[in-house]
Amino acid sequence: MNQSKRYLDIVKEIRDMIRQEKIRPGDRIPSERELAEKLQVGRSTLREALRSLELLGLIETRRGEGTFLSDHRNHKLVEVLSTFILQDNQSRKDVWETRLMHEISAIQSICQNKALAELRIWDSFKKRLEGESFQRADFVRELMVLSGNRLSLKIWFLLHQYSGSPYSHEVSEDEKDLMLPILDALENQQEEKAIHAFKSWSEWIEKRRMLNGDNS
Amino acid sequence: MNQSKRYLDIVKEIRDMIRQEKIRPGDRIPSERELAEKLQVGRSTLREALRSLELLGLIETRRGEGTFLSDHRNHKLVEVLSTFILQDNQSRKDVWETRLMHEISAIQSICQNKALAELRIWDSFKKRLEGESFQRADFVRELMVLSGNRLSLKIWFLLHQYSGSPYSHEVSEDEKDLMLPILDALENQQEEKAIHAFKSWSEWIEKRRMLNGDNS
DNA sequence: ATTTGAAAGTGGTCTGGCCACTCATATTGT
DNA sequence: ACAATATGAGTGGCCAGACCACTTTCAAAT
Repeated sequence: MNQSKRYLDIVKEIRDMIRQEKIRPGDRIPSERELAEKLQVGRSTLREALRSLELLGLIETRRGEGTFLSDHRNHKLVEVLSTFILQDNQSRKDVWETRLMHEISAIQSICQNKALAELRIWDSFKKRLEGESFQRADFVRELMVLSGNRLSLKIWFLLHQYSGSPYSHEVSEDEKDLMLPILDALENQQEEKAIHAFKSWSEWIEKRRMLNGDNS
Repeated sequence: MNQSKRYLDIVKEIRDMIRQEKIRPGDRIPSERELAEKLQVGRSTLREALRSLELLGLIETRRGEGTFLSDHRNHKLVEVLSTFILQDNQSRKDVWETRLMHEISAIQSICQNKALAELRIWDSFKKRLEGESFQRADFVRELMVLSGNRLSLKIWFLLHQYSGSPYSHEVSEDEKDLMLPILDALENQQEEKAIHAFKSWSEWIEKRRMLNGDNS
């Protein structure tokens, strides 16, 4: 009945064991030799299960130290899948649009978060904008973080990396004029305005990129 | 330099080999013993790589026959990951929100596509809604396709699979009342209305899922 | 008290073997 | 001649045991 695929059973057993013994992310799980003994399987078979879990990012192994349950809040979902998703020559446009989608969604989320509005964090952004070292990517990433959706943040980060990085440069003076309205709108929780300003900024960047040269 | 993690290299090499030799889904790939010989690694190490790929649903092994490149529609990945990860409520919420984000973005895109509006495809949707076999997931998937962003479609598909599948059931009669407004709004390119109706529908589904039992 | 180094424990890899299964082929029985 | 059967080669599934490289620990030497 349960013919073959022993390593799949092992995956399950390991999962159950982790639950029962209340192993928390970061904790060590028993050594390969112990597990093999406990589950009555050969070490190589056990390793097949472990390597699979590792590729999924569920566990983490360090030679000489042991095997650890990784923090699945940082699920590797995206990394693993991105190799499949992004492998074919997906049009640049899709990546750009999708990234923008995540960014705008983050802005919406931020505007609707009342607790966030009371923190008055936007002033500090404005100050940093005045200062010298302020990268576009940093600004947007912080927005993504503020949105509170970690999965969206991860996807965004990948798309950001993938799409070259027209984002990773210092902001120019012209650009600051485009960014200030975004901060103003965010400060006052004006969702529509913030999105509009953000789109303007994004399109401005995209246009400039097209002019400068399309480094793939 | 590239210390340890040999099996990861193997994963890569296998993937490259598959590309170069133009192996198509369903085709057989060389036997474990052949591959081990070719890549100059032990068979057990090679197997660790293969099992990982299998758990990802990229290959399929049949004892006595061989190893085959799989139709990567069957991501076991999703089941495994979800059993490990979805216990975390924050993750659950993130997945749900992100999925909804992609869906709404697709609706926006559809509403803004004038060429699409002239095709009068929505009547056929309504007819199918009257018919017997109409699954929620099919409906949403077609929306994603219509949006034209293939990357977003792929991400959506994964999130959809990942989030269990409260979506993969027949629509009830009650539900049709919630869906019709969506179709009406889409037909008339009423973006705001369509989004609002879609959100109502989605929240209805989510509520019902919470009531029925939160199968982890 | 500090440094050193040996031992124990860990994951990483390989070898070689046996088993269970599939399939094509050869053999056998009719 | 045909059909049923047996055989053998090839495959994945699994295991035991052996090294290696690395980390940690702790006792011994300084």
